[in-house]
Amino acid sequence: MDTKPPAFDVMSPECPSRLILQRMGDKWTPLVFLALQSGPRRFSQVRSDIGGVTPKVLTQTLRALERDGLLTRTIYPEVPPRVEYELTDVGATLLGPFDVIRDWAQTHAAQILESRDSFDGRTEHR
Amino acid sequence: MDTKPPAFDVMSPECPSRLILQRMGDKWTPLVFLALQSGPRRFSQVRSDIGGVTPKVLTQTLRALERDGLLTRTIYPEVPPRVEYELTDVGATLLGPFDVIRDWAQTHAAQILESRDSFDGRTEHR
DNA sequence: TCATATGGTTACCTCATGGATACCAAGCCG
DNA sequence: CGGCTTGGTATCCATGAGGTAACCATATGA
Repeated sequence: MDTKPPAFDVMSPECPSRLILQRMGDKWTPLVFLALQSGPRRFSQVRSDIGGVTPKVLTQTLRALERDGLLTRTIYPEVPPRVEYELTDVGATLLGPFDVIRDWAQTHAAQILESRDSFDGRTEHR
Repeated sequence: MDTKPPAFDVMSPECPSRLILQRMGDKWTPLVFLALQSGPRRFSQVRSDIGGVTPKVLTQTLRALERDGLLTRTIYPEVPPRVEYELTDVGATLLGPFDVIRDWAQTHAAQILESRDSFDGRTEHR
């Protein structure tokens, strides 16, 4: 059995949608996508775009996204070296889902924050 | 359109969209939503729907979602006690974004898995 | 009296992850 | 020679997420 197309078992930890969700939910992934959405950027550009990310963690994030084919890493063998990261076509299609989340958040953020305050108030004197 | 609400600073760790993404990317949140999408369920029902989740972690997940106003927790003071969880209206609106992710995953899962295999092959002999 | 059922809580442990810091390689240039 | 650049690694450590197992409160009913 080589391919078992759709019909995901969403209850399984193997389900691709879980994989995607966890990628998107990663602390730095959305910021990398944001930094790259307008075109290729160099490592240190992305790093300063984002701010607060250590090189190790940024490398980890970029490698994971490269591995999944969501961005490309191009080394220009110059001196000093230049490395550019760029969203692939597949990676770019994830910008849509990101927008959906952003829209949802924009619409409901106030309710959620209010709910948190209210909940904390209620649970203090339990 | 007429209102330009907060205009989120997406680069900030405080940005609500980050908060939402991390909720959705949580290991058990999607499964809880799936379990509750057709109506209220009891604690032990959700637990066995999901499978593999320990009561502690399920409680943590449910509390976090309750705190954010995405679901309600109703205690029926019977003996033995009965507790039902149900998506709120706000919570139900998140099913849409979840579908978007699921659709994206369904469309691109094969490419991603293939990219992973290929990448692993290439990096083995570095 | 004691088991049973529900819906948890609590203490404890482990291991992966994130982060801070320091360091490196290559080559040009002064 | 030695310093400058970029794009990372190497190393260590603290944190915390998540899991295991034990326990609890309550009332019913055998």
